[in-house]
Amino acid sequence: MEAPSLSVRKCAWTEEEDILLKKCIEKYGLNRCRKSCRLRWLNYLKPDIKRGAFADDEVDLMIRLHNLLGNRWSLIAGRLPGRTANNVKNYWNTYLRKKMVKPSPKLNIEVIKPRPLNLSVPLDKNNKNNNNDSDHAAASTPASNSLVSSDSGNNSSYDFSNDNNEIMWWKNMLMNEDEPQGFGNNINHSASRDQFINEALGDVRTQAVEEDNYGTVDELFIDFDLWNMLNP
DNA sequence: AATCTCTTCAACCGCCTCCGG
DNA sequence: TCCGGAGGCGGTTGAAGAGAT
Repeated sequence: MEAPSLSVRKCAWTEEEDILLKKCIEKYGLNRCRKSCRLRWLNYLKPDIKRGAFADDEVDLMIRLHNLLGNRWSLIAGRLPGRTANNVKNYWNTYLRKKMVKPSPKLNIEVIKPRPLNLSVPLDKNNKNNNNDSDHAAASTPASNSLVSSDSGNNSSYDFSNDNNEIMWWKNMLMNEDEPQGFGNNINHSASRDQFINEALGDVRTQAVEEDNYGTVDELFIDFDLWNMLNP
């Protein structure tokens, strides 16, 4: 998710806001549906949107991310500051798609598939009996300091009140080799995990908590795979 | 100058997930 | 548990402009 540049309310609309919206539409005669308004704002009007040609490093990163993620434009755009998913998608379809050749089989890249936002079981036991569906399990951000199970009637949670617990959580997440299809198994093991984990934990513990940059484990693994690419 | 073809990119569409009632 | 509204996403379309003939 992109970090909003303005302070934006995300909760339900209040009566005052409804009135304000009505007034705006009455005053300016805006005849657009909510989706259209949203799209226009997100793709065009938002003040932090970067316009103009993509720089070489942006293109390079886009290609790497696309190798990694496939057509997950919003995730790719999230790594390209100021660029929108539509932007990235259009650029890819017009400039890059035709240029791209099949990736070298040596790379052995696997696309990270979408995952649900919440873990389905508590982490200390997730790795053996989890993941019934085809998607990867994922975690809520540790910034929340707890992981709540989405199992009905079983709201167990993982205790992050202690820093070491949080570190162990991430280590379990990243290092478990037995986990059937999520976490550690969809990533390239060519690099030193320990090194990555130590660095990533630093990032997670500072950025996730303070800036909420790692909204999902997905994003952490993207960084891990990028890190692998850059540290062969 | 007129017409055709190609390229670009904003906007639309349909689908999925989440959430609250 | 079900349902409807809202948010978000990727795929696709089509208008407008640029370039070629």
